[in-house]
Amino acid sequence: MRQSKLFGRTLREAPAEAQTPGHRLVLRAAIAKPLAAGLYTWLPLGFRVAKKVERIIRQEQNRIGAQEMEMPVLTPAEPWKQTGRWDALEPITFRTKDHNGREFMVSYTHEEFVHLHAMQETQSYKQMPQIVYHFQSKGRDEARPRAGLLRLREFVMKDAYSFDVDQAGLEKSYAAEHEAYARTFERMGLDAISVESDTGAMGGDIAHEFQVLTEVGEDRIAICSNCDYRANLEKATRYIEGGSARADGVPARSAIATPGTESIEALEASLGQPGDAFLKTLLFRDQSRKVVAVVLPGDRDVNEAKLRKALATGEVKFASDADFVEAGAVPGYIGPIGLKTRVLVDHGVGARPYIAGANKKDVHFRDVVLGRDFEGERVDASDVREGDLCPKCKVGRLTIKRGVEVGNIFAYGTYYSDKMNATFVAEDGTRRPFFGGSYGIGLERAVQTIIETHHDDKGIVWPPQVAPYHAHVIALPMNDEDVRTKAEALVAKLETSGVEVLYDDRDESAGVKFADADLIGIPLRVTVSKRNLKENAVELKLRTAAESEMVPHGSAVDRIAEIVASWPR
RNA sequence: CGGGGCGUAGCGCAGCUUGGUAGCGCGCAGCGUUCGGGACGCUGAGGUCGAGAGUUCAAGUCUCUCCGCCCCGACCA
Repeated sequence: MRQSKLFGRTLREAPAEAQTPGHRLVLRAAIAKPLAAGLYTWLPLGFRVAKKVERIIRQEQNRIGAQEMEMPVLTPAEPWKQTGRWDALEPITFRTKDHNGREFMVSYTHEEFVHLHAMQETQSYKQMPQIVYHFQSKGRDEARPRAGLLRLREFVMKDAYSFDVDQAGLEKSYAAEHEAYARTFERMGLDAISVESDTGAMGGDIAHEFQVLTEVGEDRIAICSNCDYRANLEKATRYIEGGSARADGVPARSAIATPGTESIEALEASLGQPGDAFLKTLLFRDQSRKVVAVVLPGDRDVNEAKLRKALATGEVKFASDADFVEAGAVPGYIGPIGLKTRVLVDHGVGARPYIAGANKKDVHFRDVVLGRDFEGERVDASDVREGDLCPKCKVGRLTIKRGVEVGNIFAYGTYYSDKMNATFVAEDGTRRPFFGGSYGIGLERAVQTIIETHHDDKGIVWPPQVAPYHAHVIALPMNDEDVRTKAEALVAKLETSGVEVLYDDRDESAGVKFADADLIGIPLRVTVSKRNLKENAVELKLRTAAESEMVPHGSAVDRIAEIVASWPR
């Protein structure tokens, strides 16, 4: 490919909108360009990368026996309504109608439709297990697209779906996908770790996310310093030391005057006690508008994802003033004693005396003890934080890092087949629901994450397996007849021997060409110049290397082909 | 959705406070010189100043409304 004809120009300065290093490079190196918020066009260089990433994913899916197919982007409303997701997904999906008024959704995922197909194509237990997958555009009207290709409103997802006869079969398929994912990310140069994740509104038990740890990530991951425990903060728990504290012999609770102290911080200051000496009580409303109180240690924050799960609701909101009145609570002085609502008590609240609001203005109680002074359902509804004890090994400390979710796998079991009555004939002749799982990888996000984690201050440093080209041939200067002839002959020979070449045939200065080569980040730079040809040599330089290698002009093709062949594919 | 910031040439920005000929750098086109780390000279093209309404003799600049883009948070397989 002649660079003078390349559709896509490099930029010396990045557009102001680009904030993360990777986003700036996507724009500067002509990988992709925005059309609107969260809607990007792949330029030719980026498209080649996308196709290579896609190829790796495809090979690893095929390796575990998954079969590629393709379902439409536009999907009819009925199956969505059947599973309840037509309404649930309303805020974040694109919809349209045809000329007869029939409703469609730009697909968010394809569980509903792959189940419809499975019912038709897979009628007997003899045909299972099955895994099918496709690469297809997904539409999500994200409130906040960000960081270039990291969070888009339209993107290509590889989504795979497994169908098994029972839970044991599902777990096998799940394990196969888990291994395929580990290989897939490793092959594309992503250092992804598998973490436990929340299963969200879809229920189900087993779910993992593949996270790449980087500062640009949107998720927060708790990681044990000692064992292999890793979990998304939405799901992470902690080990709580118990037993030592005793509530026996605690004097009866007594009121203390606390005028004007309406926050834990204010109480800490005026009473000289640490945050965990207090109980924090928060009022929420769930989706069905029921008010619920959550009692936490004063130094902990509520974790909304866990709270939603505990309440089995899709949404929680902070309660209104009217809710406070109804609950018999006073803002700023709320406590668990005497509340006229359902009360949840976080598992971090121990068997010891606390200071808590008295539900009376300017008054708190001291020596409030769970089980004696108030009761509540025990739940885990608080955030973990740095330094908490690992729930698995109980000795390691948790650290929290940011991560990008490049893929996830999810065993949802019969969630969809139950709602859709999707069944097969089992060995005993009865009809049984499919046990399913879904497995997704976001293509654009994977590319963006590769760039975020593979660059230096000069530009992208592509892992060879996904680089847009293998070699970047630079002719210098372009107006030298001998240089041009030899460079073009070299390019032609390389291409015949299967090396993918970007040929910088532009009449630009050496500085511009080298700077662009560093920016675009093709793994091997090949310089054919007047200076080198005087020595009858060609210069080879790996993007990752500081030093270059001079090879005789006559053996350049073989040497380059040898280097390229040594790279992982 | 809450909070904040920004919209002036393809990109980066100044001009707005105090209304009066729309500018700079990069890039782009032509010619010439140069040719191993973002060269130089000359010439040139390129603007509904995000949109609409208003105030004014006069609006990039002041007022109002709307739109777009970015960041933090919330939300989101």
